[in-house]
Amino acid sequence: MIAEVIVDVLSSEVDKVFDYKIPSSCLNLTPGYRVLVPFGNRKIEGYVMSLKQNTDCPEEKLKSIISILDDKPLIIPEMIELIKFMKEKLYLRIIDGIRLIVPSQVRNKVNFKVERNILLKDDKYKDYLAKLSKRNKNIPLMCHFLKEVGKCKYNILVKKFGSANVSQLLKDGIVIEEKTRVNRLEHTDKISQSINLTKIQKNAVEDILNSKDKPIVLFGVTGSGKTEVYMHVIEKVLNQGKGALMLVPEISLTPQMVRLFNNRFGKDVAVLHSALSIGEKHDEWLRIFNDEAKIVVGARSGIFAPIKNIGVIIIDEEHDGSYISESNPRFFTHDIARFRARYNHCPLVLGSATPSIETFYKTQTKEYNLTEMPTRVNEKPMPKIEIVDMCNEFKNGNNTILSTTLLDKIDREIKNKNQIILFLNRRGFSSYLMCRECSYIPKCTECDANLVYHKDEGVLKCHFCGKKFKVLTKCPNCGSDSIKLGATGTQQIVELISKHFENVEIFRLDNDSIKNKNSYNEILNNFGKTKPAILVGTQMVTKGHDFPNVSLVGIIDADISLFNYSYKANETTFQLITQVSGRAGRSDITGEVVLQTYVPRNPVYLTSANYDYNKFYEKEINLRETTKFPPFAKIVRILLTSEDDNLAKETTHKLIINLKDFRIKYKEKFFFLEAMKSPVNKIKNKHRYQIVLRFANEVEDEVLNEIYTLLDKMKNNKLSIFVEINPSSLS
DNA sequence: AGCACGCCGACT
DNA sequence: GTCGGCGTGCTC
Repeated sequence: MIAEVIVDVLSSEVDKVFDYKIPSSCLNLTPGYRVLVPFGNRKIEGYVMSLKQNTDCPEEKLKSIISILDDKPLIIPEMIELIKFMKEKLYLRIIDGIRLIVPSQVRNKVNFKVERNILLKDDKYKDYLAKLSKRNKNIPLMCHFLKEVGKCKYNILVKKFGSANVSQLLKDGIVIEEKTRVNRLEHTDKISQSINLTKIQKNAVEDILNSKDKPIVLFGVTGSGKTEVYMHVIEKVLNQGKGALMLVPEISLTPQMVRLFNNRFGKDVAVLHSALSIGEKHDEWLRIFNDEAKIVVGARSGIFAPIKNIGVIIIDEEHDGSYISESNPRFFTHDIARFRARYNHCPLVLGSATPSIETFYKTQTKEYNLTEMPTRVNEKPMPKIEIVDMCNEFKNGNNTILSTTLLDKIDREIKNKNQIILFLNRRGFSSYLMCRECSYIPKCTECDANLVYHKDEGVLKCHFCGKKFKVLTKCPNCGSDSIKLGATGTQQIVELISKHFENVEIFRLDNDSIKNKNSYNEILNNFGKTKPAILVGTQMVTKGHDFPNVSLVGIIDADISLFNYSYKANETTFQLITQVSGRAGRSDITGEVVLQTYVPRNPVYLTSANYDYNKFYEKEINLRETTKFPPFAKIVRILLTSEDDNLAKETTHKLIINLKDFRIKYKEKFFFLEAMKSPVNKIKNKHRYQIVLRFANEVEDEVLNEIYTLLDKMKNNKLSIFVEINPSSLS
């Protein structure tokens, strides 16, 4: 027999199967096993993709597998199929697929944590104690203690009774040591029962369980009780002996969320997200791999969890941008989820209060099923959203970023001892500094980006590479000391607010205020405990938490995301407003939202202020259809980056000449082609050029294949090329 | 990606 | 003379 092996080398050159003879010591070999193979003059790891009888490889080149590295294949059959699918569809290298599926902690043999426990061997200790010198008090104490508690951790016992005594008892065979594997991540036992569902929720559960042939969109307003629906579905599936996979955006995967699932499903739950330590990830992955956990709650990459026999896959907050992997290898979680749902013949649930336009469109064309939950569980109305025209504020003499309406309401809610959330999608103190005399703006030396002023750290920071620079007091260009501040960020809001409301506690939640994953929770916990209090933050304040005392939400500059250069700008703005508004009025206090904008008549604001998703969808889908944007077209962005500016530029030129033929070949199915310097034309000293194409869905496979073959020829170790489909940003 | 082979410059 | 620079080519 011959094994087809993919070697664990991260290079396109060797990303193909190599044939190896299977020695008699490896006869039980099946696809998915990790093996050690001779490769050139070294020994490396590889993965068996398939077995076959014959090979075209000349006999003198053919070598034998050295050994099998694990007692079970690390890649389950489903994942081998998935890897093939990803290579084909997403143009991923096979080895990249393998590395997504077998996490590095497992490949690099992180060990299990072992706990040493000490327990009495039997009752012989009584005779032993009788013969013992009366001078030693600790040994009898230890024996009686162990008799009482059964067993005790080695470390604790040593601390209590001294290591010499513990060793003596071990040596004399009175106590024995027991080593047990412990999980680094603790899982509580199941403690809560499922609660009764409303009629609407019951319907949703039914619809989901009956939707095995198509993905189903669960369109439920915020507060409609989607999580409870998920948990019921998972319960049903579990009772059939199947597993469940539930994905949430990274930012919503808070301890609150984990606890909720832990309480309901106990040790059946495994958690996977980027904030886990290496050891924790290793343990959780193996618990799933060994069928000890049947439910996975995870962020994006949780979609690759090795659950067998999946009964349901849930993607919560389906519209969230974090489901698109931005770094290599790039994949879209929904694509992987659809593959796995098809393979397991199970429902795929796409849940959201604001489904992405592309997803909702598929419910209209019947490619997806749809189930709706249009009302909140507590029957409370959604918080009222008041649009404040900032142009009017300016005309009335207020040139600050906080409207009088918002300030008045903050004041009122502070007096009511309630909590307030202020959302501003811009971190730092001000977005740039500028010399008033000569309009010099400090820029990063490594990137094509303005430096952001961070007052609390006293530095200018580049938000693309993280590099820090000294703050300007004098313009290096003309010597003037008159420096103007750019657009306001979260830090400045905190400063402004604290001037207005001196005795109120203010918390800030953004990328800069969280030093580690714990501080994120700390800030939210402390905010939760304080009344009155104000929480100022970026995207992070919009999801994953539930504070009953929040009565007011202020959206300080809604226009930031609206004027983002992307065809998705409208929908992300709508989603953001709905999301953050849902933070107010979660209990019996009525919530209220103030939305500040310079374009109050914009349809996105008018529809979102009424929570009218359907109307927004109608407008947006018409716009997309007439302008030929997704879902009515595919956008492909090819990004070329290199430290060598000329190389990147010349390759872009070469590429565009080749691509121009598409216009002739595909005629009216080809809408748009443009090459340019990327809007941010340098990041970390790498020059960036991009080509953007737009074409009809029908020719997608053909066009992409041609693009990929073209790019293969231009690949170079000095030049990276990334392909992005329907990019959410062109920066 | 790694590693060997191979062909030219500046050293004890 | 040879030590070592990194260009090219191959890995079942």
